[in-house]
Amino acid sequence: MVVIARSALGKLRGKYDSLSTTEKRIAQLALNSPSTVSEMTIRELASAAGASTASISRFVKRLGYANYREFTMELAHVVVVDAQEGAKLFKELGEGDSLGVIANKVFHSSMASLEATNDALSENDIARAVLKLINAGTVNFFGLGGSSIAALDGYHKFVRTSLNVAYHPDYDIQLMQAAKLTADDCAVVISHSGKNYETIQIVKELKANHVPIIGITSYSGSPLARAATVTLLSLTDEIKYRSEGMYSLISQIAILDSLFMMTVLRSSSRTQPVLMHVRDVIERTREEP
Amino acid sequence: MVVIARSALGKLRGKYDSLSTTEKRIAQLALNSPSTVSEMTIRELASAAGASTASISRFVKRLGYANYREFTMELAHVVVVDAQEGAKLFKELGEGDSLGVIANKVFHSSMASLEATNDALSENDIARAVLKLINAGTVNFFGLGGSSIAALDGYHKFVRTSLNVAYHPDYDIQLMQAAKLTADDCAVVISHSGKNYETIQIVKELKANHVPIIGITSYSGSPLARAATVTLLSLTDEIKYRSEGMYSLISQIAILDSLFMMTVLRSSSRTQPVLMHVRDVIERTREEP
DNA sequence: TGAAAAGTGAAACTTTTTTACATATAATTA
DNA sequence: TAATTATATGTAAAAAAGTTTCACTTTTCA
Repeated sequence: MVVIARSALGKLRGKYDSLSTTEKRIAQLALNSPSTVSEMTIRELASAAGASTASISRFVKRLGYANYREFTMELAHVVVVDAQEGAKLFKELGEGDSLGVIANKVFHSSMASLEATNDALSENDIARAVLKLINAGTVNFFGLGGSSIAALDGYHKFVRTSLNVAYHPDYDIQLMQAAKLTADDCAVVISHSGKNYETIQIVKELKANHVPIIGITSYSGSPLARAATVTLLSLTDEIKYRSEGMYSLISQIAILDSLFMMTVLRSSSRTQPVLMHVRDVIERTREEP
Repeated sequence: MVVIARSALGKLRGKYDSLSTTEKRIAQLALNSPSTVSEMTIRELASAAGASTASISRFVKRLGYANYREFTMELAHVVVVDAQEGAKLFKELGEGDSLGVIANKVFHSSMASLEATNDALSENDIARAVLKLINAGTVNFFGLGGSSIAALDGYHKFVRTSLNVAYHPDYDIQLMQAAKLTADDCAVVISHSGKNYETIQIVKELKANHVPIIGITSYSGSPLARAATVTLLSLTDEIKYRSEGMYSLISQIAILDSLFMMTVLRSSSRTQPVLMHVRDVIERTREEP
C-alpha cells in the first residue's frame, strides 16, 4: 500500500492527542515555530520544552523519525514550502526596495523576457532567417543607439564563423554600407521600437536594393517589422520599467545567440574549423602573452 | 541591514573557483546531488569525497556556515526549491537538433545562467558596488574582446544617469584612461575569464592608482576577482558550449542592469531628472524628425 | 489497593562534529 | 636557488550532540 508521506506538521497534528503531557509540550513548540525548532539542538529543545533530551529523542522516534536530525530536517522543509507559497509576484520596482529585491526583480524580469521571446519564435521564421544567413555573400548588422550593442554583439559572434560579416557603429557608415549591398547579401537590422528614424532610413535603402532583411524588434506592427523579410520578436516582460528599451537587449542577444548556434550547427563542416581557429586565438591572449 | 541569504548552491558556485582541490571534490558532490549530501553525516560525506572530516568541517565554514548541520540544512532547502521548479535539464547542443530545439536550449541555458548569477550575488557585495558607483567622481568601464560589449552596454546605461561615465573600445586608450584615474573614481572591469592579459594590465594600473574596482567575471579565483574591490560573479550554466564565454554576456548585462536600477533608485532625486531628459531625447529621434 | 504499564530524567554511553597539532606542499622572497 | 612563509590536509584528541539504560514516579485498571 502506498502511504502518502505527511509533512512534519501533519504528523505532529495527527499524533498530538496520543502524546503524553511532556511530549505535547514539545509538539506545541514545534507546531508554533517550526523554523526556530528546526535549528535547535536536542539539548536546546529539551530545555525550551522543560523536558530531558531523552524525552525528545523518544518523542521523535514515536513520530516515526529515525533520529533527531531527520526530524529537524523535515521541519525545515515545512518552513521552505511555506515561505515559497507566500512568495508573491513581482511588481514594479519601487524606491523602497532593498538591493537584494531589486536584483531579484531585474533578474526575474529578464528571465521572463527570455521565456516570452522564446515562446514567440516560430521555427519557420527561424529557418528562413538561418537560410538567408548561411547563403549570404556578406552578413551586415545594423543597429543604432541602444540596439547598437546588440548589433555589435551579433558581429562579435558571427565573426567567428566562416561567414563574411560587417558592422560599423556610425550611422552614416551604416547607411553607406546599406547602399552597397545586393540581393545576394543579408542584413540583420535591430531596433527595439522598430521605428527609429535613422534605422528606417537604412531599411529603406536596403529595400531599394532588394537586400533580404532579418528584423529584430519588439513591435510586430512597427515599420521595421513590416519591411523585414523575416521578423524575430524580442519581447520584454510586461512589467513597466522606468526605461523600457533596456530590457529587450537581453532578448535581442538571446535571439542572436540562437541564430549563431544554428548557423554553426547547420553549416557545421564549413564553420567548425574557423570557429576553432578563432577560439584558439582568443585563448592565446590570456595570461602572459 | 537585511541580508538576503544566498542559496547553498549559489554559495557553492560562487566560491567554487577559490576552493582547493579537495574542497572542489566536496563541492562537486554537493552540487551534483544536494539531496543525498544533505542527508549524510560528516563522516559519510568525508569518505564519499575522499577527504577527512576535518576538511569537510573547514569547508563548510569557508562557505560561511556556522557548522556542518547548518550546511546540510541549507542543502535540504535547495532540494525542496529545485524539486518544486521541476527539472529542466538540457544537454549539450547536438548537430541533429531541430532549429526549435536549439532555440529552446539556448534560451533555457541563458535563463539558467541568469538564475545562477542571481543566486550567487550577495547583497553585501552589491551594496558596496553601488556605493562606490554613486560616490565616484567618474565611472569608467573597461572590457576587451567579447566583454567590450558588456562594457559598452554599461556605458550606454549609465550615461543616462547623472554620473560621469567613460568608456572607449580601444585597449591603449583604456589603459591611458586607467592611468588617469584616482581613488575618488570608480572602475568597472568586465572580463569573462578574469585573466585576459590586457585586462590585467589595466587592473594593475588601476591598483597602482588605488582606484576602486568593481570586477565582473565568471571565475572567483581569477586575477581580476582577486584584485577587485568588489567582485560580482557572472555565472554560466554548466552545460558545455562550443564557445563558452558567449553565454556569460547575458549574465554580465543583467548584473549591469541591476547596478543601473539600484543606482537610479538609490540616488533617485539626483538621477531622475537626467534620466527623464535622456529618455525624451531618445523619444524625439523616433519616426520622422 | 496493588501489580503492571507508561512516563520521565540522570547519567552512561555512542556517535558526530570541531579543534589542535603535525606534516606536506606550494608560493614567495631574499 | 635556498630559505621562509603561507596553504592544504590528515590524525587524533576534545567537545558537542544524540541515544540508551536504568532507577524512580505516576498512572491505569483488574
